[in-house]
Amino acid sequence: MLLIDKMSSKPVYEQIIDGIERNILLGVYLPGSVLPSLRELSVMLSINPNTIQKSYGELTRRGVICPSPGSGCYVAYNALDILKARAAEKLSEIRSLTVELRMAGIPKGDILATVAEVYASDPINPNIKKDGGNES
Amino acid sequence: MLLIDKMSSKPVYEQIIDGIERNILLGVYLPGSVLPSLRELSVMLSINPNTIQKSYGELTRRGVICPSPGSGCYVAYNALDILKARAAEKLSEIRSLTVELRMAGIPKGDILATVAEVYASDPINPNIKKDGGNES
DNA sequence: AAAGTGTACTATTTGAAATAGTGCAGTTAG
DNA sequence: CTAACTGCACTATTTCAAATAGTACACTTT
Repeated sequence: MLLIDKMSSKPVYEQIIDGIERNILLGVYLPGSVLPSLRELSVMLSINPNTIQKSYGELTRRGVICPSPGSGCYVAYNALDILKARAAEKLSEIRSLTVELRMAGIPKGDILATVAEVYASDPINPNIKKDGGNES
Repeated sequence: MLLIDKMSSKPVYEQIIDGIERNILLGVYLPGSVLPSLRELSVMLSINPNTIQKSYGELTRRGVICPSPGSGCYVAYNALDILKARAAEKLSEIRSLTVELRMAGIPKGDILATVAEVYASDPINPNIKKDGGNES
């Protein structure tokens, strides 16, 4: 289920967005399936319905979910494609961080090793290292 | 000089911190040299002195600058070491982003290429590509 | 018809960020 | 010494995003 940390510096509505997108990527929420209703999720997370609505509204704007007034909110059939496209844009964030690290004199190998380590770890629990993995 | 975007979502006091730390890393502000005074910088940037004070206070807490009441604020002699150590911690941010990208199915090669590209670019102006560079 | 759904409002509260202003202790230059 | 500068510590106020609270409406499902 979604874990919300009300003490986090990240706004609650963003945590909800991240959590739902993450569950979609992980296959917990399948395209075409229905999401918890606003009021339902509101009770489950003990969060004001309007906050959930704000998250659902943003997810709708992104095309990740398709609301059907009177019926519910459904995971868009192309949600995976949209999320993957958005993820690809995060390469620019990695670029910015890399620029900072290089400016501070961090060796390129340190970053490459970090990236490789993530891709070599277990897909579900990144703490478990895999013995020997293939490329990509 | 420091460029401040008051319309940015990033707080002004953080922009000042980033700008000063950047200038130290670039060698614009040398260790042991004096920084602009609170009121001086306040006038230069058209920003309230208290906002500058907040930035200087955080930089002091980080050990990057050493205030000498009555005299001025000086760049710490070990400022470079501190900044490099902090930069190394940003590897965890790259790790988090990498986890997201892998979850979305982005190939490892895409990230490695992005990192390599940054390290191959010009140190001052990252838009200019270098012809052939060595490792590290 | 009743219950549940998304949606659209307005009002209020809370907290961070920023501004504004004053005063104090220490250092420096004249 | 003194005047001007420095960092520093306050308090008060403003501004804005985030979140809460509550209501109402149109639509779909059962």
